[in-house]
Amino acid sequence: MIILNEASPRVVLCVSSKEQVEGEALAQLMSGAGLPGVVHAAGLADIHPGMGLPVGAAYLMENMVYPHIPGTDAGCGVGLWRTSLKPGKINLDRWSKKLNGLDDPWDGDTVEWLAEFGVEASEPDPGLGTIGGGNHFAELQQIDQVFDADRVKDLGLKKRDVVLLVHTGSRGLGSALFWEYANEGGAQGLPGDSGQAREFMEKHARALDWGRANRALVARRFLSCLSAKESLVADVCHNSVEKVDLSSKEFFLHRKGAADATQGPFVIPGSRDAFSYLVEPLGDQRENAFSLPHGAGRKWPRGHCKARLSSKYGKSDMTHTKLGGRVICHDSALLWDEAPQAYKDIEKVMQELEKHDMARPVARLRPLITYKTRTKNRQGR
DNA sequence: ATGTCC
Repeated sequence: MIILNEASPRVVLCVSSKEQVEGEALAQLMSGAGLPGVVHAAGLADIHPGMGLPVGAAYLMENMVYPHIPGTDAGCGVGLWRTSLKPGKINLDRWSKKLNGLDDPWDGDTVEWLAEFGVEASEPDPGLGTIGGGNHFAELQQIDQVFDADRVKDLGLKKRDVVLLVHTGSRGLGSALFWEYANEGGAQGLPGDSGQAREFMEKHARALDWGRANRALVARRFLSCLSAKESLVADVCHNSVEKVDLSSKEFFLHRKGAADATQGPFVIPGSRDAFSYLVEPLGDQRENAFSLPHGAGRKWPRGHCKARLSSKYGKSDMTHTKLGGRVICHDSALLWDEAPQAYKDIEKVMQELEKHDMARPVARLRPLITYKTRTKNRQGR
């Protein structure tokens, strides 16, 4: 743990040495910490440069709400489901062929689905139940190693279970919310006691619920393709603004690529050619602003990846991983952009968490099939 | 990140 600023605001970096973090990410963290209202800023072990502000950071604010900190995908998060797929019947090629229609609008009743998650809607929503782009995915995994058998059992899991990890968010809804506030105070921030802030927080809460509903529907649709059933194990958001009470005072906790550490066990995904970890938060989580890393962290910016990799690797190297997994991504630009090589080492993130007693591993998850999209290339790349 | 830009 590195203290970058002792107080007013307190700024901490949850790593062992500053050299692990890009200068740009550090500068962005300090810039975020300089925003009016910040009392505490924390850079997490997966911190990396983002658009203006770093990804992998949390800010505790007094009487200020900043819509642009969670960004264009408020409600984004990672959910884990146990599946009814039998460990002894794993067949990656057969299962991969069956994963169809996931990029199309769902043919069920989205209004009814949203209502189950507390979201009122009047019209069918073609985006609900779709994964989206960027770093979003649905990944079939298998429990590969158990560190705490009792905890695994408590969570309803068995040691060789096939599980499904879903990383997506609020799609067009969160994007629209971001742009609604982008031009009117989004970056300058809204006074916490203003009507604007209250209105934003209400719409934001809807985006969080929508994101949760979306991950659940992606899980349902994915497993329907495989004639399997699911049950929720954990679902934790990493882009959000949360109203919190601390020593009988109210604050707004902003998270950008920072998992909520107060919701119990959750999964920190590695890259698609690395393990993911089911972890349990430890201690009071105060120094790290009640937040934990949401992944391994990007190493290379999007758009730089193809040039760095395509001379060394072919497309089949990108779709068949060293860990033996399959990757379904018919969008060529996305296939390169989200290459495992573009990400840092999840093992280092785990080492930092254990070293600082922030979280402990409960189980290690091995990727089997990473589903991104069956839609062909985006334009302009 | 984005029913994104034709």
